[in-house]
Amino acid sequence: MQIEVNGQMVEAKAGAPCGDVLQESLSKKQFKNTVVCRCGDALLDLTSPLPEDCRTLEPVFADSEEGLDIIRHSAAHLMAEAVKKLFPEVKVTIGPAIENGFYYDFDFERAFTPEDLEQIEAEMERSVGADKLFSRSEMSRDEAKAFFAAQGETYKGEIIDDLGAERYSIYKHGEFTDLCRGPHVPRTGLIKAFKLLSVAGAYWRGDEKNKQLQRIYGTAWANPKQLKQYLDRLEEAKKRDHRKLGTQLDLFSIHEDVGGGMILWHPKGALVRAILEDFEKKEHLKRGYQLVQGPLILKRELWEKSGHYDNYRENMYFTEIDEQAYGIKPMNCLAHMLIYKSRLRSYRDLPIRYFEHGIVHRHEKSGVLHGLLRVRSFTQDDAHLLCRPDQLQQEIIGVAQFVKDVMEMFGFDFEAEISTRPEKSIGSDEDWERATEALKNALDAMGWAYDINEGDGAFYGPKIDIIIKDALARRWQCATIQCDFTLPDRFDLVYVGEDGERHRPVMLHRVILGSLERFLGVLIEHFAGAFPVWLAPVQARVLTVTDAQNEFAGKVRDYLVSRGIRAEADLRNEKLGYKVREAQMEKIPYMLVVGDKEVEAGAVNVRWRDGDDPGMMAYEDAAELILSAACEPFQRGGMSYSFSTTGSPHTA
RNA sequence: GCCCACGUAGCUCAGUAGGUAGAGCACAUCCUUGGUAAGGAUGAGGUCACCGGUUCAAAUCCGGUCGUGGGCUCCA
Repeated sequence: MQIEVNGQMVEAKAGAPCGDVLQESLSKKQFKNTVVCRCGDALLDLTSPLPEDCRTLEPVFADSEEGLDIIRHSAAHLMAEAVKKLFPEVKVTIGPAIENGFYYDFDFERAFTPEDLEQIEAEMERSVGADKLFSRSEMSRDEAKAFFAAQGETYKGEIIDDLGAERYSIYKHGEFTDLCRGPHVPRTGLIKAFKLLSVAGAYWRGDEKNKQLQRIYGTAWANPKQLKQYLDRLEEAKKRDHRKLGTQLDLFSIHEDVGGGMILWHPKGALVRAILEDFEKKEHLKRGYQLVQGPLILKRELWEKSGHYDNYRENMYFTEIDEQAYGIKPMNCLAHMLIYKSRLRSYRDLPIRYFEHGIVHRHEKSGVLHGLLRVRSFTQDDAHLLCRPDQLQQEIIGVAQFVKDVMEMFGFDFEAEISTRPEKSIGSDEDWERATEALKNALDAMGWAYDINEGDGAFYGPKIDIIIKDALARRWQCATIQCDFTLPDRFDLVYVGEDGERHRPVMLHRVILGSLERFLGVLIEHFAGAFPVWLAPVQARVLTVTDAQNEFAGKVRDYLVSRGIRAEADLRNEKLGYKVREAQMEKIPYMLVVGDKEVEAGAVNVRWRDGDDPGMMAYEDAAELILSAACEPFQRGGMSYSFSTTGSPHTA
C-alpha cells in the first residue's frame, strides 16, 4: 500500500513493523533519535505492525514534547524494574509521566532512603547501558489476571478489574513485565538523561482512606544537556522562593509562637500590601463596585442558615460570647447579603456589586500550610454581585474582563477551569445546570479555553477558577468566579421587578487576586523580589558619597516624597560602594547618587537596579523618570497609578 | 490529617569514635570622609526547638511533643 512517510509517498506493507517502514525514510541520526511513531492520531511502538488503515506515518523524536512524555513514562518502567530487582518483595502499582519527569508508586513495608535511591539509580543506569529491548505483547483478561496474580502483584489485578477490557497490552524489558497501554521507547538505551529526585507518601488511587504508598519522583530528558538545564532551573527557582526572599527583603515572617499559617507583615511587606489594596479599591470603584465592610465573627445560627455549618464546619473556627455561639468567618458573603437585605431593592438598583478586602480564617490541615501560598488567616479581595437573571451573563463577562486586565498588567499567564457540582452540595439540579451553563457561555464569549473539573465546585454553586504558576511551576488558584442560586434563596433576597412583584436575584462570588497573601507570594517569586516600580516599597534611595552632601540629599529626598515617590536617603557614614550594594540587594529600583559634583549642579546621578544607568540629571527630571516608570504597567486596560500614602521618609 | 526528611546566634551555615559550642553576614562602640556590589579594629549575642530517657557526662544516642521542608489528600 501507498502511505505518506515523513512527507514522502512510499510503498509499505501493512503489518510490517512501523520502525522498519520509518527507517527507510529517515537518516540514521534521525532514526536513532526516534522513540515512537505517529499514525494519524495514534502513537505506536516502533515494533507495532503497520495498521491497514494507516495513511501517514511520522517519527516522534526524543526531544519533542510527545517524545519526552514517552521517555519519562519509559523511565518510570525502568525504575520499577530496578526497584523490583533490588527489593523483590515490593508490589508495583502505577507510574506515569508528569510535567518534567515521572513517578512510580510502590507498596513497600519500609520507606525508601536516599541510599536506596542511589542504588535504584545505579541499577537503572546498568539497564540503560545494557540497551534492553522494550517488547509489547497482548494477553486476554484471564491470562493477564493469572499472570500478575502469580507474581503477587495484587494492584495490577485491581487495575485490570477496574478497566474491564478484554485484551491487555503488557510491556517487557529485561526481567520486568508491566501492564501498560504504552507506547514505549524501543530500547532502554534511549533513556539517556534522568535523575531520581525525592520520595514521598501518596495514597493508592489518590484516596486518603486507602493505603499510603511510597512514591519516587524522578526527572528525565532527551539528553544530558537538557537534564542539566532542568536541574539548574530548579536551583534558580529555589533562589526566588518567596519564603527566602520574604526574609531577605524583610517583607514578612511566620512565628512558631503565633501559630502555623499566620503571617506577620513587616513594614515593607505591609506597604506592598497597602499599595495593592489601594490600587484595587480605586479599580473597583471605577468599575461600579461599592466598598462595604463586615465583622470577623458572626453568630453561629447565621452559618447554620447559610449551610456553611453543615458543609464547611470542619474548616471553621468557633468562639463564644455571652453564652452565644459565634463562627469566625471563612467567607465574606453573609455580611454582604445582609447589607443587601437591609432595605427593599428595585430592579433598577441591580446589579449591585459589593467589594471588601475581607479577612477570613480557615482551618487548613497542618500538612498543607506553605509560606504565604497556603495559610490559615488571609485577606480576600472579595466581591458579591447581585443581579437579575438576565444580567448574569454580562456580569460574569465583566468579572472575566477584570481578571484579564489585572493579570495582564502583572504579566501573568493564566489558565481557566470550570468546576461542576460536588457530592456535598445544596440546591436544585436545574439551578446547577443553569449556573454552569452561564459560566461556560461567558468564557466562550471571552474566547478563553478551559478545562472542566467534574465535582470540584463549591457546595453552593459551580465556579470558574483562574490558575497561575509559581517559580517552581506549581499551580495556584487565584481568581475565582462562583455562581450561586442557593444562598439568595436561603436568605430570601429579593428585588421588586418592573411588574411590581418580588423576584429572586442571582449572586456571584468572585475574587480577582484571590488572597493577598497567596498573590503576594506568587508575585514575589514572579518578580524574584524586584517589584515593579509602582509596587516597590522603596522606589528610590538617595545615596551620599560623603556627609558633605547630607543637606542636599535631604532636600532631594523631601522633593521626591512631595511628588508622591516613596524615597529614602542613606546618610550613613559608609562608602558609596557599600550603600550601592545594600540598595541593590534590597532591589530598590532607583539609586540617586549625590556627590559634590551633583550638589553643585543641583542634580543626581541615577543608577537603575536593572541595568543601564540613565546617568546624571536634574533631580526634578529624575522624579519624572521614576513617576513615568511607575505608571508604565498601567498603559493597558485603562487603569492608572497613584498612591496616596506617603512612605515615611527615613534619615539614617 | 498521612508518609519521609530536617530543627545549632537576627540571617546563612560549620560542629560523628557522646567530654558543658564556632564562622561569615547583620548588630553596638571606635577609627576611617571614601564616587557606583562589602574600609578597619574591638565587642555583645546561643536554655544547641521543647519535654522525658540512657550515661559519670548528651547539640551529638533513644522516645514523645511542637515547628519547618518535600509530597499525598484538601484549598484562595
